[in-house]
This record gives sequence, structure tokens and C-alpha cells, in this order.
Amino acid sequence: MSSSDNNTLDPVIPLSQRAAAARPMPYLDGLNDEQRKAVEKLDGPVLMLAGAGTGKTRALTARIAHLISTGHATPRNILAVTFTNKAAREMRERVSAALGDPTEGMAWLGTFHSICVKLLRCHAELVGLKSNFTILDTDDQIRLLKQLIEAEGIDAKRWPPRMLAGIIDHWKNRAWRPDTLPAAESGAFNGKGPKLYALYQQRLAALNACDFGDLLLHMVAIFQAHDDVLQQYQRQFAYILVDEYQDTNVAQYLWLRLLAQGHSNLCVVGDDDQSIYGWRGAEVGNILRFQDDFPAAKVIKLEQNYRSTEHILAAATGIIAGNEKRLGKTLWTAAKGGEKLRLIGHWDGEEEARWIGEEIESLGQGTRGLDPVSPENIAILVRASHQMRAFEDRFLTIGLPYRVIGGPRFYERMEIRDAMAYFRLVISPEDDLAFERIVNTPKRGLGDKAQATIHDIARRHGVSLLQGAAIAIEDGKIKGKSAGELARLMSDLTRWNRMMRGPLVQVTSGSSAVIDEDGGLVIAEVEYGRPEVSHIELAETILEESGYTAMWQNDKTPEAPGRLENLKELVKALEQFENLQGFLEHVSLIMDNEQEDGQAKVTLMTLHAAKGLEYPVIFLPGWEDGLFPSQRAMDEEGIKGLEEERRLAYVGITRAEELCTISFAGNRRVYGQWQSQMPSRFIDELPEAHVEVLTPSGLYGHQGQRMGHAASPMAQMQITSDLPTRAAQADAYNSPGWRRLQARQGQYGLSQPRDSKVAAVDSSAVVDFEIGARVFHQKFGYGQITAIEGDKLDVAFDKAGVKKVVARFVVTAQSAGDQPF
DNA sequence: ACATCCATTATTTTT
DNA sequence: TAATGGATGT
Repeated sequence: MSSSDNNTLDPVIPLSQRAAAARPMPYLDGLNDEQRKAVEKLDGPVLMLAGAGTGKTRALTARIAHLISTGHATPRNILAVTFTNKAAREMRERVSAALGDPTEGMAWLGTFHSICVKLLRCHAELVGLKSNFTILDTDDQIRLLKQLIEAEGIDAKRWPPRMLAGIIDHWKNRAWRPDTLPAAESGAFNGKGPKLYALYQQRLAALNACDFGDLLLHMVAIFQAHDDVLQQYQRQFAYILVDEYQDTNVAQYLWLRLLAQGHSNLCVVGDDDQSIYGWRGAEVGNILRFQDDFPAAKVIKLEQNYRSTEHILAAATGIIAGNEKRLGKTLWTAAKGGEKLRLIGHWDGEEEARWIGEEIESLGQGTRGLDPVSPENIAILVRASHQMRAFEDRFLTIGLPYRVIGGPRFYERMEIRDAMAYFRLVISPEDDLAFERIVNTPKRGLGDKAQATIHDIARRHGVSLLQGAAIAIEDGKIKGKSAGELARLMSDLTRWNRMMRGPLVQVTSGSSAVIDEDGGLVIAEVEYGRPEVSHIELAETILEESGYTAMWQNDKTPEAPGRLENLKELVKALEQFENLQGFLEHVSLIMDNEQEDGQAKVTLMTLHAAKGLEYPVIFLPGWEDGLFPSQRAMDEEGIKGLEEERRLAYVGITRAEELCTISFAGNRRVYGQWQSQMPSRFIDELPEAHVEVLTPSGLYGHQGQRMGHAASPMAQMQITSDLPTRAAQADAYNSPGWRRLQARQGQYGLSQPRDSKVAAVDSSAVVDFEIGARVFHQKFGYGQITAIEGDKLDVAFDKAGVKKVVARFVVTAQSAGDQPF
């Protein structure tokens, strides 16, 4: 927008805006037309459909900058919601950069949860909480549920607390409270679900606590029941922006709708094709229905992709086209050329890992005319985390540095949670869950019996467990060594609490009477200002004096040093906070602990964890039916599940900038059992014109020989015939792609299983098998054919049991020499 | 109260 | 296979 335009601006545009338009808006530079529309359409509902790699974060941050710099809103009038802290942080940084000014304000940029905590602390009393309520994490939640289940006399083994937690979570995602639970849910958890849900909520209220789901649910309840509060925030949040809208659940949807009601200045950004969290309550319907909810909505599609080559985009587009319910977008790129997506099959999972390891090494050298690729530009994306093991094993043996993203979060680790329980108990002595966690950690001789006693007494007196413990000792219910240890713990807690609150200074004149924490009357004056020690020193003291550090120092298990390391990390993390309270306040919501040591590493993660990320080189292993798409997703959710899996495939492929390699294995160990695998049905959905098939170094040549670099140019070929588009068809081995792969292997004279004494089975050999014939399989050993279906055989193996195997993985026993190796 | 053994059961995960 | 958790034994 050049300044000369100002004079010709439509007079309808307010002066403020015209004046503002005269100011430089660098954040608008370089936006494409669609992005720009999304940025400039500030009022009214906007649905920004942003495909992968289309610069949505850029558009979103520019929009915020535009809102502010045109004077439409001040930072505190903008509500910007994300799903993860990482996304929030990133957005905050980019808004600051766009405005060329460290954003003061933007107080309401954060995750759904962090924003709700903030709001709920102000209005907690409206849902029967105190504003200092604690937030339970999954672990606390499960322990609490377990108690409730057992109290109901239900067998916790048949009806595991985890399951109930899942059910309650699901209900909360749907914004169902115990009193509004649909009748259809009454049978949940053996019919006890609804009752336990109600009990659980009661228990939470009594503990002055809530879980993650409650944060939203309580706010929705408050907004629904207290119009004045709702109106206050409707006025305050004049403009609302939501990132990853396709991931919102019902509760989040309701929350947003309540807030946006009225002004409707709601801009949601998302991609229905990247909705991969249905299993945890996300409703794709929210984004699909947006135009119905807000008929005036302006829909803007961002389709120009700035990330990937045209082949990669075409492959992704081909895959996602298999889904029915879509808003419909087609990614395109201005950049031409690049590598086709590569496809390769392997004998088994280990070979797949070996091949990828070698491929990464050779990419590092620069191969196939590509520039050398450093490991940090490479990621391996798996469907399920157990698939990572093969890669870790392999990378460890070849010394390839890697990092794993995901896995248990820092603050979920046992030692971190223990330490935090100590802190919690120091701060709030009535935190029963924290007390339970650490009474006997380290061991203080307080076993089940002693703990039950304390529980009992506390309940009878209607006091906290800590106070109950004191009574138990006084009454002599706990005696001897245990009593001594317990008393020591209690006095320690009191002492640490004093250290935290600062010294009590005796005053000679003008003294005042104060009731102290233990209920005693003291003549004292609290000196505000400096506590005796910093919260960091206090934390160290607590861990030291409680014997917690010593416990791990004496532990001889291999993970003990790591745990001590983590404790040090924890203490270090405290530096970012003013005090322990501040730390605990935020730790349950914030704290993704990703420290880098600067070494270039290959990244290993799940497809889910990869959403939003991009890498020049991506490997997508394990594309086998049952693994990916996951059997369970298909069994439990049917077509819906399959479509979500397909979106996952789409997400995976679109992470790649330059090179994307999909692979699968013919055999894989599943739960310790070797299983014959069929290539993923998604493989045949790839548009062949954009795929290059790499002949495996040998579906049979799995052992011994290192064939140099497996992707030798000689072995490359391209598919030229048509792949029919087909929906899920059971037998992938009949697919043209697979048949061609087979044919090619024959042609290139692949090596045989080392232990087999015969030539490769050509495809005509399939018909030679008969029921009852004795056969040999490289992995399963010898066995007898019990059934033949097309090219799949049911074989009763001598050792491995009955398996369905593909005929080409089997040779006749005679030709193999029917002797065990 | 603690150690050891056996049975069970296996996605995806943020807050 | 391998990790976990609960029951059993010392």
C-alpha cells in the first residue's frame, strides 16, 4: 500500500485507519494475494483454510500486527489461541518481529488451557473453587480415580482407572458434565461411569483442584451461567484468532462461540486435511461446519505452498484425494523440478533401518547429484513410537547421532513429579495428593498399613493427610521408627515452609499477635521482602534434606544418574521463575524442555509429533497395512479412522521439502512374533508419475552382504504403467505397483536368502504350491501349507505357528533342503 | 515392608 | 519381545 493511495481511499474507511495506513506496514511485504486478504479482512468471521506449508503462521501474525497497527485493537483486546505452548511462543515472537517492537501486552496470546487458567483464577468461586486451585495432571488424576474405583468396590483390574480417565476425558471434551451426561453414556464403565464421574468431580472440588479438561469446562459453565462475566470478556476480546482450528473439541468450540457471539470477529485458521487428533476429542466437524455457524464467514484458502517440491505436493495431493469429507484445497507451488518421491520395500524392519541409516550416511556425502545433507535436516517419521527402536538400535551401532522427539515429557518423569510433590507440600500442606506421593519416598517405613491409618484418621477428623499424620503420632497409632521418620518429615516440611515465607522476626515494640500455620499464637511480625534463601536454594535444600537426592545416589540402576541429571535440570528451570509458587503454577501447563547440545542429529519422531514441522529430507518407514494405516484405528473407527490415517500420511509427506522416501518391510516383528506384512494400501494411492521406485537391495538379500549404497542408480527405475485408483482393497500384492516391483527384482537378479539353497521363486511358482506341501520361510522356518488364497498361503510353521504369508516369501522345503540350517 | 515372580498387554498425545 | 503392574512370598 503506497502512501499515494491514501488520498484516494474510500471515505468509508475511518480516519484512524487511513492515518494508520500511512505508517509503514512491513509485515505486509511479500504476502501473496490470499494471505493478504486473510490479513486485511479484519472484521467479521473469517475461515482461513491453510494447507501445509502455505505460510499460515505468517498470515496469522501479520493479521495480529495489522489489527494493532491499524488501531483496530490494542494488544489486550486480542485473544489469540493456540494448542501448544510452542506455537504460542512462536507466534508471540513473530508478532513482536512484525511490529518491530517487543510486544508489550498480548496478554491473551496462549493455549486454550493457559488462557482458561488465567480466567478461571479470577472467577474460581463461581464454580466452587478457590483461586489458588491446583491443576492435576494425568498421573494425579489416575491415582485419584483408582481410589474412587476401589472405594466403590469395583475390581480395578477388570476396570482400570486409565480407562475411566479416558472416558471422563472424552466426556469433558464433549462438554458433558455429570448432570448433563446423555443417557446413552450411562452404560459406560460397567454402568458405574456416570456415578464415578460425579464422585470424581466432588473429590476435585474438595481438593480445590481441577484437571485439564475442567479448565475449559468450568469456563464454559461460567460463561453460560453468568452473563455479566461473559459480556465482560466479549467486550474485552474484540478480536479472536484461533490456530489449528481443526483440532478443537466441543468444549473449546463452545467456549469460542460464547466469546465470539456478538461481534463475530473470529478468525479461525486450520486445515481439515491435517486433522489427526480425532482420537483425543478433536472434531473435524468444527471446521467443516464453520460456514454454517457463521454464514457471513469469509473463506480464504491458502494453497500456494512454499515448502515442498512439486512431486512431493503431487504425491500428498494424490493421497488425500482418497478422503471423502473435505473442504477441498489443492496445493501448488511455483517452484518446478526436484526429486520424485521415492518408494522402497525391504525384507524386514531391521533391513529397513539399516538401509535408511546407510542412505542418511550417503546423503551426508552428497549423492545422486544432491548437495550433502546434514543430519539435522533429516527426520524419520513413524506411525507408532515402538517403531523407533529399530532405528535407535541401528543408529547406535553405526554411530549416527539422533534425537527423539516426544516420549515421556520432562515433567512427567517420576523424579520430577516426586520433587514437585515435595514443593507442593511445602507450599500447601493440605495437598493430599502430594503427601501421598512422597510420604514413603524415599522409604520411611510407612507402608500400606501406616498410610491407611493416616487416611482413616484424617477422614475422621476432616483434616488434611498431613494433619492426620500428626494426630496419628499423638494418638500413638503410628509408633516406633515409622513415627520418628514421619515426625521428622513433618518438621522438615514446616521448616522449609518457614524458609520460604521468610524469617519471622521478633519485634520488641508494637508487636502483633499472629496465628501461625500450625494454629499456634505467636507474637511476631512477618518481615516481607527477602526470604531467608532463594527459591532455588530452597529447592536444593528440600531435595537434599528430604533424602530424595540421596535415594537416587544410592540407586544402582542404570537410569539413576539420568534421574539425578533431571533433578539438576529441574532446579535450573527454577531460575526462570520468581518463586516456587510461580514455578508450580506454570509447570503443569508450560514446560517443554528441549535442550540442545548443538550436535547435528537426525530426528526421530511420530507422525503426530511432526505436524507443523518441516525438514529437507523425510523418511516414512513402516508403510504396511495394519501398522499404517493402523489396524486399530480401522477396527475402532472404520472409515473415519482410515481417513484420519490417510490425513496422517498427508501430514507425513508434506513435512518434506526436498526429498521424501516411503518404505515398507515384508516381515516385521510384532509383539515379539514375526509377521508377514503387506504394503500399505496408501502406497497404491500415490500418483505414480511422481514416484520413483527404488529396487530394494534385496527383499531376499537381507543378510551379510553390504551392497554398498543400496540406492544404486542401476537399481532405479520408474513406473510407467497406470496405477488404477482404488479404494481400500485387501490384497495389495495384486496391485500393479507391487507386481512390478516383484518383476523388477527378478530382472535385476536379487540375491537369495543366505540360508536358502534355491533360486528365487518366480511368480509362476505360486501356482506350484499345494495344500499340504512343506515349505521354508526365511523368518519362520519350515512348515506346512494349510490353505491357499490367491498368492497368500496359510502355513502351519513348525516353530512359529500358523501364519498367513505371501507366497513369494516361501520356497518349497525340498529345494531348501528340509533341514534346519 | 520389601523383593521377586508371573501374567497381561501392547497407537497416536497436548494441556 | 518387553514393560508394567499386581499378587505372592520372605
